[in-house]
Amino acid sequence: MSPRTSEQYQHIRDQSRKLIKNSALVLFSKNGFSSTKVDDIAKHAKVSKGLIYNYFSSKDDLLKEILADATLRGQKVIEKIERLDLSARERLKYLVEYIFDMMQEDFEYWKLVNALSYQEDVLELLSHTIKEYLEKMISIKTQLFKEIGSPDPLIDTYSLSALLDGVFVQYIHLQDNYPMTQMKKHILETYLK
Amino acid sequence: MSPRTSEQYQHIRDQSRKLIKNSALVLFSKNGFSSTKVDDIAKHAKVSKGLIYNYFSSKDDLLKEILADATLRGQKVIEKIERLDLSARERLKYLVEYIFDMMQEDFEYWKLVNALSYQEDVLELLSHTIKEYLEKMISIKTQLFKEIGSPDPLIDTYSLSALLDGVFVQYIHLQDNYPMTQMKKHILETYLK
Amino acid sequence: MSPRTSEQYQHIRDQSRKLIKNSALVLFSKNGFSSTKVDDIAKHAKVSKGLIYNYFSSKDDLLKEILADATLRGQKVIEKIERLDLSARERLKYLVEYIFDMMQEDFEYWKLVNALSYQEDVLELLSHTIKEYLEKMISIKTQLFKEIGSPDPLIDTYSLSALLDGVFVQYIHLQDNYPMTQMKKHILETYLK
Amino acid sequence: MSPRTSEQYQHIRDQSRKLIKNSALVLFSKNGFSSTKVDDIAKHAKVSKGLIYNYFSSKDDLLKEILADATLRGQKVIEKIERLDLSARERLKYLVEYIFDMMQEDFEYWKLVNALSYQEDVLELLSHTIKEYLEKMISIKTQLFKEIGSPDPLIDTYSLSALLDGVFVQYIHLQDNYPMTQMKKHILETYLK
DNA sequence: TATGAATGAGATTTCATTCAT
DNA sequence: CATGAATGAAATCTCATTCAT
Repeated sequence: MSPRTSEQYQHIRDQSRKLIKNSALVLFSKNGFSSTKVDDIAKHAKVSKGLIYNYFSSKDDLLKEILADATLRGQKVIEKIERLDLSARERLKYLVEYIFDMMQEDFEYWKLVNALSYQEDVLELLSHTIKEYLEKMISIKTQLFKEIGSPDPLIDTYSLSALLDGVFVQYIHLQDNYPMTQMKKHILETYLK
Repeated sequence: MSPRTSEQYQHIRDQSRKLIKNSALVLFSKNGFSSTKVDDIAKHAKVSKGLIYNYFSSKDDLLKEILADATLRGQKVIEKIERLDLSARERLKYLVEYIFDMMQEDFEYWKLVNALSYQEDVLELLSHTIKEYLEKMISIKTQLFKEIGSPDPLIDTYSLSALLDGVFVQYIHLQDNYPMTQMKKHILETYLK
Repeated sequence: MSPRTSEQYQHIRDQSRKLIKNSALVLFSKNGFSSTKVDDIAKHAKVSKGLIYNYFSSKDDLLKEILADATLRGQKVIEKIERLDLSARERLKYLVEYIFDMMQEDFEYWKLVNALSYQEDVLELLSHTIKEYLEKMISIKTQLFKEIGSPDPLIDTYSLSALLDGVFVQYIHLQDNYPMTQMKKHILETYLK
Repeated sequence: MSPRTSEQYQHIRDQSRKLIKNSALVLFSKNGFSSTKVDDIAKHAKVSKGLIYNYFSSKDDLLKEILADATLRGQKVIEKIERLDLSARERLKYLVEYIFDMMQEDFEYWKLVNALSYQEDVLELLSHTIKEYLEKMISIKTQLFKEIGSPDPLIDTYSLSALLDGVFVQYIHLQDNYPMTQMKKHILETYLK
């Protein structure tokens, strides 16, 4: 066998990293961080335990990298909304729709972040970025509600946020049995009629 | 010295059990089940590690007993609502108020149950009773919405539930910074005007 | 209630000690020393754990006292045989019969001693007295075989001892299903015809 | 460096399992099951405590596997005897000789099995297979005694068995001081003249 | 790059013993 | 004399991490 080129190696590395992160994400999300053994991840990814430590310096590090990805996705939402050249009403609508899409597309991520967010000791890292993200979202929403002339923008913000959070929580538990599309429609009508 | 009476012994036992369960609840709720060490519980309860095993056969068992208590509280809510001799509107109002009260009074319990409810591997026990409880609540709410003439009782049920869940989730994160009373008022006005 | 006399106290003490030793004997013999918990003994004797420590300074001590009793019984056998004013043949016969009786009457004791005798670490105390007892028995038997004119007294001694030991071992395992009386008869006929 | 082949890994595993089982056997046999700590086994095998749990799910499991090995050896004896193309007298002789050999070669095993056989709580597993083995041996011996024309085959069986058991028991206690060869000769002469 | 056997720190659990009453 | 709740040292077991190949 001829030696592989460095591009090939890079490709293998990328694939392996991705594979491991994905397995870890699924298992962390399903069973929790502490309950998931490195062995479980290795088995799920059909990879040796040792390989995991080739790519990630520790189990904690693996979690951190996954969360960094999640954070990235969150930031993209914000950027997207802010760059949007639309009326406030349209942007609010877009935001709700976008959040619904994310709930479904990045389900594992948000489920994991959600689960972790209830544990004070798991990574201050997380709590910091999460707080930042949440505050940003609150201020964006409040601003939008102001612009569309809401009589109490803050309460509207909190209640829309609560509603969306609640929908996600219920979606986690009921998954395909949950009437997602109807709830989306209902929320859009209630807040943006 | 004659030994204590069996009532005295019973009392001591009850006290110790309670003490241990309480410490465990606080710590499980705060840091998660796996992250909480039996040692932590012992220290928090100012009791020896060994004593915990006098009263609970394992850490898992301790969790189960705490959850059994939580379940009991849930059942009480349902019973209370059903026994209520009020109009549908009044009962719905009472329900919302009751849930708000519980969120605050049994905060630790519900926070713990909430956190655990996202982990598939932690106790099918839980998932069973929780499912039962949720379904019962859904059916009660739907019935009430029907009675007060809602055009779409199911959607109203789901969205009220989502809202309440969302409020709780946000309350967990923000605690005293969260505008609970305003949210309560807002919800009552929105759904029961 | 009038205070008890010291005789009464002495009596109570003796009763309790006996009760505890008996329960311990039964359980040690049945399940082994290490596997028997002090709690088990207390329950079996229907007595509090604390009481056991009123009478015996430790679990080890309890075992020692039981073994001391067993030793006493062993010594009595030897004394009895030696004091016997009979022919060698009669004494040998008596010895065999006596051992058969003991196997059945003091079953628990010998079963316990037997079980313990295989564990090098359990009480050198035991190994010392046992060795002494065994050697004494060997020398007695050899002397008797000599007197009755055995061509090889030592081999006869060893093989009679082995036979008796073997009978006991099998009796332990089969208990009431073991043909004790027939074996006794057979042995007496074989060695003392 | 490329990883080892799966044959190499298998070999390593086999070696380690054997090493651990051997150390455990020696210590269980010498000091008893309960008195032997997993730490002791690890030290004796010059292996980490953790490795033991890589190969055996618990200390109990380790014991079970050792006993399974012992059972295997017992079965082999039976098979060997039954396949033997010899006269009854020769087979009986072979059996006795074989048992004497086993006592010495598999000393640790039989000593352990012997010690455990007196403890009701240690493994019903054992009691079952042991009973089966014993019954099989009894029936084989009885049949052989019948064939060589013994007047009372059952009593001969029981007394030969007792004698052999007794020899083993004494061999355990006296080991090299015990006149094994003479006893073997004596038994062969007594029962097979 | 990839493997999985091996380690060891730290977790859970057990149980003889103490002690207040 | 008697009780059983409480302790803590020592046992069993788990699992993230290392390492030889």
